[in-house]
Amino acid sequence: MTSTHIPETRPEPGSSNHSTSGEVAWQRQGKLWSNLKELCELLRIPVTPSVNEEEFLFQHVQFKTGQRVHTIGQPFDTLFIVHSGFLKTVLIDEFGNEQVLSFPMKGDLFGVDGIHTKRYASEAVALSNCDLILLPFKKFIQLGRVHAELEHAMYSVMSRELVREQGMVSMLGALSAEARVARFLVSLSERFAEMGYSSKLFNLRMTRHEIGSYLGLTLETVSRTLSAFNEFGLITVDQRSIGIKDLDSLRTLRRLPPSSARSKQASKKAREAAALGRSGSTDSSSSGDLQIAAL
Amino acid sequence: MTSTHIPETRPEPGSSNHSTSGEVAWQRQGKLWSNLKELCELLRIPVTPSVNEEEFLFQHVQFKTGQRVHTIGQPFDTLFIVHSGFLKTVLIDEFGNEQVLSFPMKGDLFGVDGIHTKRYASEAVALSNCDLILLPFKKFIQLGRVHAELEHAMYSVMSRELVREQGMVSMLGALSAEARVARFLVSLSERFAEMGYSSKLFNLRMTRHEIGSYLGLTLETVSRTLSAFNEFGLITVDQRSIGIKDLDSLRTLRRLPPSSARSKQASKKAREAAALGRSGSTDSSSSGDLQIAAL
DNA sequence: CGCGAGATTGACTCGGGTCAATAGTAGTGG
DNA sequence: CCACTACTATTGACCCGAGTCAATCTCGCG
Repeated sequence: MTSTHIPETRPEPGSSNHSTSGEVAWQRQGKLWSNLKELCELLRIPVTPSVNEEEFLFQHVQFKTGQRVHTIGQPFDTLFIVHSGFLKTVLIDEFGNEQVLSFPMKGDLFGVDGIHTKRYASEAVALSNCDLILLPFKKFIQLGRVHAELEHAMYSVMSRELVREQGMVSMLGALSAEARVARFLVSLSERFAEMGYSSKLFNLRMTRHEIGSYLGLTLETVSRTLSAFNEFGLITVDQRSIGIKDLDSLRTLRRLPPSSARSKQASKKAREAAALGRSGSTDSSSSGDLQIAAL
Repeated sequence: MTSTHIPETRPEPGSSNHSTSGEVAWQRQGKLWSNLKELCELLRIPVTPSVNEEEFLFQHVQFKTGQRVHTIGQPFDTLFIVHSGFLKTVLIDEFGNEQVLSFPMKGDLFGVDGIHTKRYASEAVALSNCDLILLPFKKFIQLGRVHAELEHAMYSVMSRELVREQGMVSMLGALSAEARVARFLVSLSERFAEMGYSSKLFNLRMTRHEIGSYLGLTLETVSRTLSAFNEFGLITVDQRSIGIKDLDSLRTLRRLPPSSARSKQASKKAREAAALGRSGSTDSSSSGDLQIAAL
């Protein structure tokens, strides 16, 4: 992949560069440097009191919508922390199909997958204008030797990421399409809340296709599922704008009752009633006490 | 049968220890120790020349088939490295269903998911008698401060694990049942080769149910797929015993990528070309090509 | 204002999950 | 040694969830 037609990769932050080609120059609306303390707060790890020193400053870099932060195979040397904006990280398979791995947003760290092979294993693309903090790996290692807590924090963040991916694996391996979309909405909602935005009404920064790729579904299924949630009053949808109406149901949802669309036969209509939520089913192997939504 | 030439994990030297599943008791009858060098070799990371010192010794612990190494929620304090034997790590969802996350074997590190929350996020169970090396996290941290390479190695191993999980996510999100099983067999084969065992004939250490859980499939589908591979001459199956007959085909076996992402023509062309990638290698004596994967 | 990317919906298909019956295997104890 | 039990694996029948194909519809943007 390594598309050659994409001119910009990492912009030169120090210079007020003018864009080549038709690109507009970097906007410097945001701050350019962060100290260690800000960095820790952003990562949601215990702040180290002793390191208020201004000696360590971390450079910011801005990316515009659609720009690549790094590509697959590119030599690894720095980690990135999202200060503002939204991105996606993707894997590209042998046929050029994208597989979305994550949607980094404020406070998230990415680029970690490059440590092992010294080359980034994934590609990061800005879904909106972004302000990122550069964390040169070498520099970070040195820092870790001075401030032990930092080192530990790094382990912690990587461990957190590992756990997150475990959750993804679990979700992809076990949940229905509806449950995946529901969880996705819930986690987005929580994320927005953490960032100080509304958890009840927000705009998706990604396309249906990207959501589907992330959740292991097709864009059509994502779209249909959102529409179904809308019909059931769980959410409101209008293109990219999502309104959360029933967070609890979304949280516990496993399967939706069949739509009133097809009245094939009344064989199993017992599911009319709230087949949402509900917990307590013991084990899937045990024969079916219910195939009602609850599972 | 044919358990013959498959190296068994070290037999327990006449221990009468009876394991009741569910307990987290480690027995230490064959107390062995490894030094740092052995440990690095095991983890497949560059050996640090300067640390031949015998000062740092790491304890071994034996677990018998079925025993739990750690459980979910248990306070975290040590990492584990597999010296011999086979295990599984599982997540347990809110309904008690198991989700297999990995099958650690020789040279693998696990327990890392406990770092972040200070409690293990998964459960590790021995699938055979195992010999594990304990790596107390505190001790490791201290070591890292003395030997910088170690610290870097740790980042590397964690990064490797992260990349592995990315691969899992990608697989679960995009590949067909057949492709998943095929990949699983290939990676097992490679793993056995690395460990010095036969890559062509080996015994599965896990049940169909566990394989299915790992791959996001049901045990029936796993069984059926193995039978299908057998019929096509790709492998031989007899219960737990697997013989690899056509590694190349297994490697390239795939099925339509669900997301017709990217260029429409590219994917269209892909499905024509890429079906079963039988490279005219050795043996393939069997008649014409089957069209398994064909789209 | 038209163009193209994204989103929505419908109709059809089928991969793989579910249920169920059967058989091979291992461990236990008489 | 065999009987008894529990677990694991294999197969078949059935069918539903979600992928595929395709026809609009909407919206933002040059």
